[in-house]
Amino acid sequence: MKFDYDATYFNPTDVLDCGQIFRYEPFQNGYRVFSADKDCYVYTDGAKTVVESQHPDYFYNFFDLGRDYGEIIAKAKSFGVPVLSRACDKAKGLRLLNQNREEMIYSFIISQNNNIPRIKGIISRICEGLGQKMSSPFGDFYAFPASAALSSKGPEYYKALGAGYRDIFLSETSARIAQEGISRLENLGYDDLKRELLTYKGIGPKVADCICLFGFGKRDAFPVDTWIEKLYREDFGGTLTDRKKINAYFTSLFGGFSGYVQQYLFYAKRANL
DNA sequence: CTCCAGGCTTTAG
DNA sequence: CTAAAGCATGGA
Repeated sequence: MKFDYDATYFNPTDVLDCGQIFRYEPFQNGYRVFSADKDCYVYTDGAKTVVESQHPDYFYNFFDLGRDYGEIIAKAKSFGVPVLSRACDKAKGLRLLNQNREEMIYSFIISQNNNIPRIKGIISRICEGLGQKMSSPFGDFYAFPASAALSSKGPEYYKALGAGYRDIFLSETSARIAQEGISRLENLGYDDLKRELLTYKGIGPKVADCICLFGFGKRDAFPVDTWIEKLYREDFGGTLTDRKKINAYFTSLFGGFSGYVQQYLFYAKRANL
């Protein structure tokens, strides 16, 4: 099954290349995208971006297609921040993804003090090693492993896959979630959710914000990483060095649009747009 | 060789 | 409470 959407506000490259997802690959005329145990094929054909999948409803929500990003961009520009307005113009086709929660937890634990190509490699090897083998019209692939499967391995397993010192975080946090689930995290507001996430091994403020934003749809989260810190200094003339304070600066500025703004800024800065 | 990457935990003050 | 050391890995 397939459906399409105005390509102006849905550009697969913008959406996938902005650091919010680590499982996708070039495929035919576009990309193959993986989330949990599902996959889709997304490509742009003229004025439309097309999504083909066995799970259309899942990916409609995944790509946040119920939301009008023309309005989001208009709102972002209304803040009157030049660097942000330029970022919006260059990345009109960017959207925030609604991703699998547990996949976000492990993926962003791996992301800490790491670079995107290596993060992708580590996650890919974890899926091959522990994920269920799936088949789809686009070929076989491996699902992101359930917490039970992840918890079946100790730190040495993750170290052997190149996870480095994050090995213990993966084994400990997967053991905890395999045991108690994540129902305790559902239906919480941003502040409560972030506080809860900080109690897991390997989850600090930045990783928690990414999980809130990409896994739980908390648009008031504003992750501060090295790129945002650089942008804060170079493009906002900031002088603070404490990331907690930089986070507070941005969230008080952008409120409920913090998450969108952060993605436009992060993407533009990293891509040197 | 050093520096850096979507930082966190632990320890010291 | 804040500040800094230590941490695996691989690419530039």
